[in-house]
Amino acid sequence: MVEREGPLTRRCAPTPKGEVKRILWKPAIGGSVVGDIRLWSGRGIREVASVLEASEETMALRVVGALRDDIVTMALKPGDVISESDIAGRYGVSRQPVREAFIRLAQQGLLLIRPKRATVVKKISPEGVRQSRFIRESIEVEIIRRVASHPGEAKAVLGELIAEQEAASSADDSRRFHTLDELFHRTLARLAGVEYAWQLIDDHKMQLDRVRYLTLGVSSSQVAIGEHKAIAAAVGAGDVTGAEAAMRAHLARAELLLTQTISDHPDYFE
Amino acid sequence: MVEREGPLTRRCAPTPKGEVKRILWKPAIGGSVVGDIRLWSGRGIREVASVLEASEETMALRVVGALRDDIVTMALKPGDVISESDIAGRYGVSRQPVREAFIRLAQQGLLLIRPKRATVVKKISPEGVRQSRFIRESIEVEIIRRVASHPGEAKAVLGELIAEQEAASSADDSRRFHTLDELFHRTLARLAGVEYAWQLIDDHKMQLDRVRYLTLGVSSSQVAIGEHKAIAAAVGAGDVTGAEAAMRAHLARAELLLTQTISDHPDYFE
DNA sequence: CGGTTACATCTTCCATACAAGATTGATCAT
DNA sequence: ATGATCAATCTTGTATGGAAGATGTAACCG
Repeated sequence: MVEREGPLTRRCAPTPKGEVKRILWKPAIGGSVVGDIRLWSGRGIREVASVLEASEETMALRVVGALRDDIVTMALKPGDVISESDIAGRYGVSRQPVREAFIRLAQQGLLLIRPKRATVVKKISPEGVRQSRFIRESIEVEIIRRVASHPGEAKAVLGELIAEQEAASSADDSRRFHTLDELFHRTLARLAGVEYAWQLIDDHKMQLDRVRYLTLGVSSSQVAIGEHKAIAAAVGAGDVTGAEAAMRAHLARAELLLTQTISDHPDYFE
Repeated sequence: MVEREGPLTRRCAPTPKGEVKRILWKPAIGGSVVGDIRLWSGRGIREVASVLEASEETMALRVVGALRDDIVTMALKPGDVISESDIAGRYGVSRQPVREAFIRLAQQGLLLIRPKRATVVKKISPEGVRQSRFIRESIEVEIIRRVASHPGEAKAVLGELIAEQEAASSADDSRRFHTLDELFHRTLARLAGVEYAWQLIDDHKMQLDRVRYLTLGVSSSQVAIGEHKAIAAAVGAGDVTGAEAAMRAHLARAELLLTQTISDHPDYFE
């Protein structure tokens, strides 16, 4: 969903002040300490790794990106209490852009704003995760039907991705495996001609990503690769019902991971 | 997606100031002129019917509700230019809550914020509508499968809704018919146990609602009722594949309405 | 007459000050 | 000891002023 767009005019050359401003901003937002680790007192003392990158975006959007990364990667844990002043001081900006970032993240289901009280990182709702997965499963099944009906280049493309996944699995690079896994499903959406729809459900997918981050290294990537192979094989053979069944089986395994994750980290769930 | 929650404490009795504040606010936000029509100069002079209702919500959320109604009902038309100052003066609040409302509506795809330039009511994207419908179709097909597999009370409940729809159609009450149509699909979601998932896709549904509002009175409600009857019959008979086919046919008819609407109102689409 | 520049005037963005509800903890009365 | 009350101090919500970019218009120069 395109929410903002860039300048339209090309009449005026970029003002020379632009550079000056960027230089002024850099120290203010910590551009010189990228990768550094700062202490930050919330309700307790905790380490947070991410900092804002200097860019042309507005401050508010930069804060959104930084906080979302921290939340999805569990640097900010479900239940953590934050405040506009905390984050504002943390990034050297005023409360205003931070407040707008909170609003955006609350709409995406990552924060819970308790008016006049506080803002907390939302705990993960098992029911919400299941229903988000229901949405995803519904769409992916529909996608796999379309692709299996008209395989085209699908077989070659998917085979290539699976090979890369096997390489990542052998190298024990779970982060890269995660990225490739996501790319596998996104590619299916593109092959079905509904990549835009995939972006529409990105918000809900973040909930699933938080769970998946907790299971990094736990999930047996070999099993996932085998399931991907089954899907690709059925798609290549034009076997619609077979592809659908394989996809459902692939997604069903996530339920097991969820229940296991809940028992491992009960504090992170409602 | 629950974004906010109410107070938790019950230790302190409600402050008596609460009532005073509500009374003070009423005239400021036009509670005494509900239903009235005011002139409002945007880029031209135009009539806008909705006003803010006095309630316990924050100003920002009230502005969100009022603007969303205006947009979905086409009181604010796609392409209309608005500004924080306009709306702020319109509702007698400062720019701050209006700005926050803009951010929320932009995330829901109803507004397009062009930084430092202006904010416009987003034009309807035909491709976005089609992909939103793809999402909806995927989920509804999955829902209808579940319900048809375990009909239970479905037959009686759906039959009741169809009867009400016939009454509304006879009375030529297209608004009520629209409401009942939505209730029909929402009820199916409830019967499948995924009502929460239905709420998750509400944001995308608003795009479809804008199109549907343009077709009010155009759509032949008799046809829709017949399709609903076919769906309910297949569900009652436990005919999974039949119910799925009937649902697909029901949703496919919307494509015809969309193309017709685009040719009727080309200015409202990208 | 064509093309550039400067300026007035929009817009959104950010900073700051203040308002008001909510929480906590101390104080005081019983 | 127990319970109510109040005040200090958190929080988010709102108002307002100003900064910076974008746009349109008029003046200016070739």
